[in-house]
Amino acid sequence: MNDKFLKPYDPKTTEDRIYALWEESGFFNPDKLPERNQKGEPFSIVLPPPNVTGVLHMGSALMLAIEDIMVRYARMKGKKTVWIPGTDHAAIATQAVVEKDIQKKEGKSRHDLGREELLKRIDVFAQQSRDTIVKQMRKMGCSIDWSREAFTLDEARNFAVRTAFKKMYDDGLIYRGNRVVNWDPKGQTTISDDEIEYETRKTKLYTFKYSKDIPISISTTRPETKLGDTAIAVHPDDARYAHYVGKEYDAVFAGEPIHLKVIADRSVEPEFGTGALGVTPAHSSIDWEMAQRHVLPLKQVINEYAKMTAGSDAIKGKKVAEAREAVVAWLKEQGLLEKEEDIEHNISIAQRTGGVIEPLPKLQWFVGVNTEFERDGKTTTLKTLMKEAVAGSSAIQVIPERFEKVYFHWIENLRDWCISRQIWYGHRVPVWYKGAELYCGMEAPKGEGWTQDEDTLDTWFSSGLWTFSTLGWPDEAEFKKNRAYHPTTILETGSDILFFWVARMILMSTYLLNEAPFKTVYLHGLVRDAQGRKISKSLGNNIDPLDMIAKYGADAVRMSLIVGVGPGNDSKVGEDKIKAYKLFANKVWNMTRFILTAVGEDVTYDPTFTAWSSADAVHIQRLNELLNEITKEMDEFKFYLVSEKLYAYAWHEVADVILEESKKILAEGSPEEIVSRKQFLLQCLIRMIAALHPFMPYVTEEIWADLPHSNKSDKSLLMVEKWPV
RNA sequence: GCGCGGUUAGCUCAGUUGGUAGAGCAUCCCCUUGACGUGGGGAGGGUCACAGGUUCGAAUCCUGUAUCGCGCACCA
Repeated sequence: MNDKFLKPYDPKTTEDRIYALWEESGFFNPDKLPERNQKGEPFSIVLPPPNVTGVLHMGSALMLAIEDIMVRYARMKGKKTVWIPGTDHAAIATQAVVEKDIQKKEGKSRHDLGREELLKRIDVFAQQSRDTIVKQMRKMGCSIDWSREAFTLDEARNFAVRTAFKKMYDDGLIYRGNRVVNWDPKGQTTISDDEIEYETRKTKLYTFKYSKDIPISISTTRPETKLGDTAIAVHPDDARYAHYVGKEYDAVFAGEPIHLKVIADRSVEPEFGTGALGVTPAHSSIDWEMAQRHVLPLKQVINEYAKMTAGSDAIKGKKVAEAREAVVAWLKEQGLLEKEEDIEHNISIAQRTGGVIEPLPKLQWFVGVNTEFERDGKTTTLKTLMKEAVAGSSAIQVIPERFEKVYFHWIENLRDWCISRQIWYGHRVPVWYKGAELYCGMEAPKGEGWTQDEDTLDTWFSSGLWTFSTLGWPDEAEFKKNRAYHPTTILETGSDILFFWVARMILMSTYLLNEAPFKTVYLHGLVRDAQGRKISKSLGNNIDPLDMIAKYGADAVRMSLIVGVGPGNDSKVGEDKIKAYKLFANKVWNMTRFILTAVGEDVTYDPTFTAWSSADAVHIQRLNELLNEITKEMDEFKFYLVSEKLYAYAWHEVADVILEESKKILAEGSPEEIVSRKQFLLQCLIRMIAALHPFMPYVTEEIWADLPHSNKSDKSLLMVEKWPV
């Protein structure tokens, strides 16, 4: 027996060495896998590219653990397995981080630096961040094919983005339109509907008349926007106001001349407030839609800095919050204010910057999700394609299934996707202008005087292409080589990015490739702290996976994240739990020591042994049953059950019962019983270690090196051994 | 408002197709220092949120209620 077993298992001196062995073997790369896998069916998975803004947190550790389990299991099952890594440029998030840093350290804004210099700085940051993330993923033991690493903003992915954009533009699915969009005054950019978070706050609902001459009272939480009103809307069946419909009024409201037309619209709720509302087409998307229906003029009174551009001197140039007070003061002074009530109200916040969203009319690029087009001889829309990909029998399977409902619900409410951003870091919109001319193409058009659109694309536009842009698309030769890997076998990611990413991948893939991006989606939940609180900077309750790995080993961290944590469910992790699995790794280590010692060097392992004693016949049957059971559960992605069962089997059946019983048999049993027991102990250990490998790759690989197994050779690694069914 | 999920031992959670309630941690007792930077054996502790229903039988299926969390919508 190797002397290493005389000491307790030490992940620190083991893990990096083992990882190096794996990498040297080349087995992370599907093309370098053994013969058996070359002939196996393909298994492919893309890594949800971590944002280059950050470092690894427990959530990413969970993701990596689940995915590595899937990948290692597939490899052991003999599949031609590839796991493709990469990072996400995370446009707004990254630019915001770097800008903030430069502002803090140098007191300079992005405009002081200029586009080119800022991009250079971000690239440096992104590269460093990428290196950190990659290092962390190695520490976790990820068996990922580094030779295929991609970046959502590299050359190849930019080519994919331009190709996708142009095709969608040519097909009329991407259009430029002037609409009220979500403007983030803090980030100085538009954002999509999904990048908004809502916060309930107490606010005041004011009821007032625009002037003494206008008979209808309206209610609003934002009096300052009323300077931009161009209509008063009432419900068509509301008898109180029927006789006003069609009438027009002029007034000077807080120093601003306004012209209002009374319209009837079914979207007005007669029960709310006075049953009449002021229509502000420029600063509310609902009102914008109403204005479209009634052909109302649009009047912008708030600018990109959330400051007023109209009104009296007390108002013009002021921030909206101050302007609100000024308008209310004016209303009181004029005796127009009728009521002031406290209400709870949702305000829209930009997810990345925390800025309060200001709806503004802007000329932006959109993906038309309801735009009809021809596909396979039928008229369809992107929305329909997205729906069909998950409905239907041959469709994408979502685990847990309940998220399908959430997905469909989201699609029902989906509006056109605003994809242009007024930031510099990202894929530039591949459109050029010359006067009134517009050109969309892969490269700048020939001739003088063309300038490229200043905007960049939503980061999710490029991540939407991820399953196939990482496989070479749209380069035909390159993509052909990898064609067997798409649709990818499975997508594993956090349930929180179902809409952002999963849905967008389905959109892009079904549209551009006419096939689903993956066959199965496995969603994991949020990792919380030991008390069940969300991990957040302000709480300071972040547990750094790297610290935990240093202390307890990657195997322990992986197990602690996996055991008992079903798909889609939030989980709690604390140091105690991690520690418990470090003890388990050591337990397995010691069981190995005991078995190897008890069996002795002179016994040859015989995998075909069948002359079991009556006691061992029971044990071997149980082992077979267990392995069959967990294999089925592995195929059903029930890793939380398998890990728990293996833990319980190893510790409480093998160690507590079988090993204790063996002491007596080996000392006092008949020769037949002793031979049988020794063969059983070896077989049990070998198969148990193999089954544990996807979960605890390091300790099992380290033990494997000293086990008597069938194809013993220097290159024999557990990671490519057969799954022990 | 609509939808989704949770509610099981002090804590964290399992409970696969309905068949006498489980694990880990914690607590208490006993044993163990020749596999185990300890380990083993045992004990206490739950009207499975509540109320109905289906069934020979319900933690499990159905209906409703409460409560917590989340998503979406509304947000004048």
